[in-house]
Amino acid sequence: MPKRTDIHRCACTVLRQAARVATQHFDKALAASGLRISQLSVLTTLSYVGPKTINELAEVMVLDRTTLGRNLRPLQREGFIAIEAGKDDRRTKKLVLTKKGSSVALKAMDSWGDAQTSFEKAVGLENAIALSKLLRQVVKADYPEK
Amino acid sequence: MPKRTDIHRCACTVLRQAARVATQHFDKALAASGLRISQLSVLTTLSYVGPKTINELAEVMVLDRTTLGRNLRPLQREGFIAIEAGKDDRRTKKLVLTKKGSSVALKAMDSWGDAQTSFEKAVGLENAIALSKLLRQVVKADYPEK
DNA sequence: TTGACTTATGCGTATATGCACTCATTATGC
DNA sequence: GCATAATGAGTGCATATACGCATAAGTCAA
Repeated sequence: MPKRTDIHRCACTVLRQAARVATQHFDKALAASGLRISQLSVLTTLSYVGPKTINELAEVMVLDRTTLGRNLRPLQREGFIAIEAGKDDRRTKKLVLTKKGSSVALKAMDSWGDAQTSFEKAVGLENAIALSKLLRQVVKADYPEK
Repeated sequence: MPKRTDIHRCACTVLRQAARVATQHFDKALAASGLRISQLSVLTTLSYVGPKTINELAEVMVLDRTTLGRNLRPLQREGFIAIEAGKDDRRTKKLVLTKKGSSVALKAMDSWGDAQTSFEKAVGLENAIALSKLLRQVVKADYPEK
């Protein structure tokens, strides 16, 4: 079965495994806040970049726009974000962080800090720093179409 | 909003982003084979470790057992794996790679090799090697419960 | 102005992910 | 042997992910 090397060296599979492990670690730490890391990242990114359309925010977050669109649902339902119709362009929808959303995210950041610190402890601070750098390269790299 | 440092340095978020990017890269390369990287990893792991129960395979793959259970459905439907009742312990279900599954996986490995090579090219071979090593540490690390 | 093209978003479908709870079966203690 | 505990797997629920298609709205040229 193995060919080139075997799939245990698959960059993608180990990336997915690590993402699962990290997600569970962070989600557990965030549980009390009622937010998942995936949701907290939406709120904090929105806070950082300011009101944006779905397409714009999806681009920033390196996320498919249809995925982001659906991920917004729980956040809107809980009143953490508001979705306003675009003024100039009526096709667009402006995503705005509400006061409630800002407050919840701020509280969650305490737990996030704990999770980040314990992550850095678990894998080693130097390793965590090197890892983040490499991961940003993976995100930014160009993958030619065949 | 930002607290400790800001969430743009969140180890988990960048991990998830990179996993998404890599998954799309590999899934595109594998499209012709009809398999996704998530599915190919099940088949190759099963091929490597031999017949296993759901719990056992889930453990090896660092995947929740209920997730694996559901992920098996398409593979079973397509006849790539067979699920046999356990002989000794009737609670268990042995997962077996079929000839068809083995054949499909073997073909897909060509495309996987292309994807892996182009990934290594995109991020740099040295970086890819260092990254895999770090990711394995993330997977294996111990994350104490608070 | 109107027709053609582009763009922003939604929806249908399918898979991926994991928690809480349940059921069936096995193991254990007495 | 039997009551109880432990274990393997399934289900319900909710969220995450992205592709293809559809729709609405803006842009631009003739």
